Amino acid sequence: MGTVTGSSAMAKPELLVLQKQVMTDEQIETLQKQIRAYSTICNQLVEMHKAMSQQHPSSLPSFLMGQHTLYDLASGTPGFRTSARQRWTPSQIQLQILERLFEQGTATPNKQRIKEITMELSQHGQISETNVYNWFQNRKARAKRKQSHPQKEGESEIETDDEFPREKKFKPESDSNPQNAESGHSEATAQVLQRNHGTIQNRQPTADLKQSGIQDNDSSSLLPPEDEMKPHVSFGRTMHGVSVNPGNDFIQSLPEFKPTYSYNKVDSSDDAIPQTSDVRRMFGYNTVLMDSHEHMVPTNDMQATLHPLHASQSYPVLRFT
Amino acid sequence: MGTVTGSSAMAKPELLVLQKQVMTDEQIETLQKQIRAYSTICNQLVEMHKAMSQQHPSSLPSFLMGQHTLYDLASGTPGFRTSARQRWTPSQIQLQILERLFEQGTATPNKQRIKEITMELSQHGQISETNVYNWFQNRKARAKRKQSHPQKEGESEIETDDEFPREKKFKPESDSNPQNAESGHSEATAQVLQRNHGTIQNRQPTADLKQSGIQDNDSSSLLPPEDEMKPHVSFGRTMHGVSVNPGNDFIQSLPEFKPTYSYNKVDSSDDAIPQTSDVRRMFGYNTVLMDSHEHMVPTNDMQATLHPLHASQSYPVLRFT
DNA sequence: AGTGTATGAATGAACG
DNA sequence: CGTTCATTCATACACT
Repeated sequence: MGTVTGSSAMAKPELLVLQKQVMTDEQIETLQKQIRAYSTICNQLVEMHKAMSQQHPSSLPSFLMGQHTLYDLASGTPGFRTSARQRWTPSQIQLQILERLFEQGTATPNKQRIKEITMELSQHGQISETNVYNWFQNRKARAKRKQSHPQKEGESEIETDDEFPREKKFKPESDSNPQNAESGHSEATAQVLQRNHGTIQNRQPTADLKQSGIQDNDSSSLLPPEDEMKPHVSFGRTMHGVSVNPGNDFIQSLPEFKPTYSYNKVDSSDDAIPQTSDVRRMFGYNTVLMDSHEHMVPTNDMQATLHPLHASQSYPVLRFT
Repeated sequence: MGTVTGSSAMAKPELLVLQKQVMTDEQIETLQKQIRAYSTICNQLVEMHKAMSQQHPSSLPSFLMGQHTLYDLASGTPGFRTSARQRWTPSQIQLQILERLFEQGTATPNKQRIKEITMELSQHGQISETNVYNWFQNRKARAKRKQSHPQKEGESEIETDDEFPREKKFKPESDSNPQNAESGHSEATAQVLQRNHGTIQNRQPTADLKQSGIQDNDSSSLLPPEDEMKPHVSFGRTMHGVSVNPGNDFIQSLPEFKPTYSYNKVDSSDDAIPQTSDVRRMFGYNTVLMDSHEHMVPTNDMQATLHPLHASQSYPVLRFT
């Protein structure tokens, strides 16, 4: 169906307020959808956020690590836990063999050797070359550290035989320096919100949000506290008309997104925002931006736009449901 | 959220439910506010999230993270300094940018290029040229090694054989060729699909993306941390009919996808595949799976399905262009 | 159920 | 450049 009927032609919220202030079923439904979409996005962001604050920002793969909870977004599907990655655990036999090899001096096997070892060990359980590689790497590193740092434990030597002593290692204890934000940006809002950061750690941010009035889907009360929300965002939003493809029921249209400047570095050549944008992060997954030609704004694998957006343009945000 | 017509905060439902579905100005305004509020919340969450990912995970006034550079002010405070030496940790944004550059073919940037990149990245956090240099070196080296070793780990088999060895059920795979010494895995199909590592070096991804089919999903260089650890499932791909939304011109329909079981860990309760699936990896970005209700299969931030798929169902694959 | 620890894996930096 | 080291992350498990 027509996708977004007329990009900007949609014009203001007036659409909602036709001359007679009447809303048709369709329009109401559209609005509901839109709200629902937002609700979902909020939830998703929350999940994402939760996941992020629970582990290190640096480890991206973490995505489905958070584990916690059953996602329950729109899909009412009772959450199965999304099983996250499991790590390889050597079997006793494998361990013994590895230890023996290590003792024998096979400190750092070369590629070929690793292949052989892997081959051998695969007979005793699932294993990969990488596992073997890592094992030796770790084994060596830890043996070394242990020796140099003989904590109270009078660790004598490395192994003595096929026995692998439970080595005691103490963790230097990382200094978890809290924030020291230094958000090199101009986002004021971020700062404010960040205060929660510390406490969110082991909490259900969801709850917080819910208090704000955000309920998901079925919730019957849908009015979040409007007034206390003050947008400090650097990205200007424009709430244009709703314009949903009437015929397509798995695409929802969200307000348009109009990027505006706020970064320090201005590439005077044009009005392009110097950085690319992470669509997913901004609007949730399953969303895409469209350009003036009604084409999807190309994004990379991480859903970051491949090219900077232009401040002078508006980008309809679509969401697939 | 039925709501609008429901007994929500909305004043009198009756008003809305008149046979003509009329909304008063107030109501409309209320709705708009609500939407706006959601929008704001989303934005704030986004900002918050963004800010978080920017901080250095492990702390320390990041300003002296710049690595062995001029920032030796540290020496200014002799006694202390302990071992505060920290290694650079790219922020999410930086990482994305780096990955993108890498993808685009910037394999080994020359000095000048590194300077530029560093400049650019410095907007998103502390960084030095050395960091950039190292990053590319490592990235390349690892990408290379990766392709050489078929690291297909993933199984953890606890299989401690000290006790009654928990019979590990190596369920014979469905249809792949049963003989696979090295790749004792079944996800053959998935492998094939992602095994496209084309090393797209030196290209204009811009154009590519728009035209490319699924195959632009290289496996070796994307998804930073997303190395292996495949799901324990095998994916059989079936070419069913195509169907779906003829009217929409920015959605392409691809063959259906039918997940099938592989081995171990079967939650007997149903036919759900125990693990979630990474849609992006399987079919490329900008693709989604639909369920039997024509709804998008929900995925998380990394586009991994939130819930296990069901072996008994087929999932139409859609792609946005 | 939390809490600590051993250890597999990831990755920045350095070495030859 | 290919390897190796060092450090950190995240998780499986044991303990209590």
